[in-house]
Amino acid sequence: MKIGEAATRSGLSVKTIRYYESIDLITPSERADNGYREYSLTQVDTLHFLQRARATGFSVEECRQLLDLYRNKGRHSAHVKNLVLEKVAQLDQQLQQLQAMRGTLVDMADRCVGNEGPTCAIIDQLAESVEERSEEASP
Amino acid sequence: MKIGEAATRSGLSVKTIRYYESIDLITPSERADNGYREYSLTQVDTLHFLQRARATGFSVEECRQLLDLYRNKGRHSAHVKNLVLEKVAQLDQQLQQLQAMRGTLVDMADRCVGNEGPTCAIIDQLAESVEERSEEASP
DNA sequence: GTTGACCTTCCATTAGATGGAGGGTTTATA
DNA sequence: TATAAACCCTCCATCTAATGGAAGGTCAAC
Repeated sequence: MKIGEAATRSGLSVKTIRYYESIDLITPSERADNGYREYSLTQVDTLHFLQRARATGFSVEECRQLLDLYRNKGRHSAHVKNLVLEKVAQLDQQLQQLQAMRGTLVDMADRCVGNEGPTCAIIDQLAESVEERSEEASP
Repeated sequence: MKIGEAATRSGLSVKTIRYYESIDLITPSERADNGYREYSLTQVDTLHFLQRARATGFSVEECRQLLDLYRNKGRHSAHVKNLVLEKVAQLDQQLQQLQAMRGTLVDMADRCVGNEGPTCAIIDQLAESVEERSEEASP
């Protein structure tokens, strides 16, 4: 099948498939006489694998590793599990940060009257003079 | 003061300050005779404002808006509050996605024996319907 | 025989910086 | 006074993960 159908089937965009080829994430596909890329069902499976892995939060470089493991029958499942658990730890950190951020914003909004006047606790909070920090970190 | 001190005081890096200038996020600073940038305390306050806003999760474009409001004494606090509440909604979405992702990964890890064998529920789950293709890319 | 839907390559752009090359200036110290 | 370290400058490249568009080739239908 041609790249358009491969895209539809895998859930990736045409552009993305070509991009993955350009960064050697996937092996270059066969070409028809007219220069069009040709994809087998197996290759579409690989594309779909990538789509799922990316959607699950793996970076392209992590996908490269997963793909190696995926193709490597001598893999150790412990290795794969490790990758996943590392990713979970990463996510936990990211979640914590986002939650802290959310807390800050909600506090800000709570303290802002939100009317037509210019007085705004949010601006004040973001502005917070440098003066008060100058004792900690002065030259 | 020179850019290095402004960086230390604002919490931004020297590179970042120059970058913010290059994208017209901040007005170009005064220059000394030798071409060095010179910063006033007020400018450092603005830099610090930016540092906090970025750290709070606002994009550079959002910072540009906040900065306009920050400098605009005729602002309506409702406008500012709106920006913040939009940001909270965005974060909520992002949090949901990350939590879903985390759930998927934890499920995967739970189902993987994680030993020295190649059988791996994670790979299977990502692959879904894949077979063969192992010879092609491996050396 | 010409639309329109595909396909191709190549180049530019996005966000938000960071790193480094290749140079000039200032300051502390030997 | 010489020089080395620590600054500063500009300009260019790189990162991630694509996406957009230009300019052009191909194919099937009407």
